[in-house]
Amino acid sequence: MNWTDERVEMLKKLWADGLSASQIAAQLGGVSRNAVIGKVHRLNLPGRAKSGGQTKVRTKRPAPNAPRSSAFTARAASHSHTTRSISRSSAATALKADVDAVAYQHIDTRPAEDVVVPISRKLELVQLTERTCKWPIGDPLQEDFHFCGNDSGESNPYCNYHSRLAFQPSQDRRRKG
DNA sequence: CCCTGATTCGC
DNA sequence: GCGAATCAGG
Repeated sequence: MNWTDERVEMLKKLWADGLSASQIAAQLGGVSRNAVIGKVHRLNLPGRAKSGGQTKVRTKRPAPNAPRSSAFTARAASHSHTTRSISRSSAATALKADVDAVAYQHIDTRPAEDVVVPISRKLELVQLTERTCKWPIGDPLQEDFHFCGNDSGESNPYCNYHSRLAFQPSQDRRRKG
């Protein structure tokens, strides 16, 4: 798989939307998350801001364990803080911020109508694990749908279902016929 | 252990 | 330029 203009554009879009590298890799298909991250850096796209993220890499790292060679070249790491405003039209925002904000507001108020469906949680099969939600492979309104198992009412960022709206007891939302 | 992004460097 | 291996951290 090579980086066509189309794929690069998709990468840029998804990255700017705040999708994780693995999510983007799955969306694009045929590439690993490492490939995505590597490409992001090569494109000089802004890295993830520290907030909410997890990285805190030093300016340089002392060459892992000299896994390949003892030579090491310093590489400037430019970090720019990205200020993203909460936008309802952003799928990523729906995934990240809205999980913290909007989703909780919907615990037992309005249904999903007002909630943006995050394309970002359309996981590919390879990404589904014990920990990830399997919806929408199943129908959330049916008995046989698969979800993350969280019925505590808390939204779960790893869950296709819970990441877009708070869980409601099945008897309350069970579809009629 | 799950995940995240960052970095290095052989190819 | 690409991305696996690796690191560092939540």
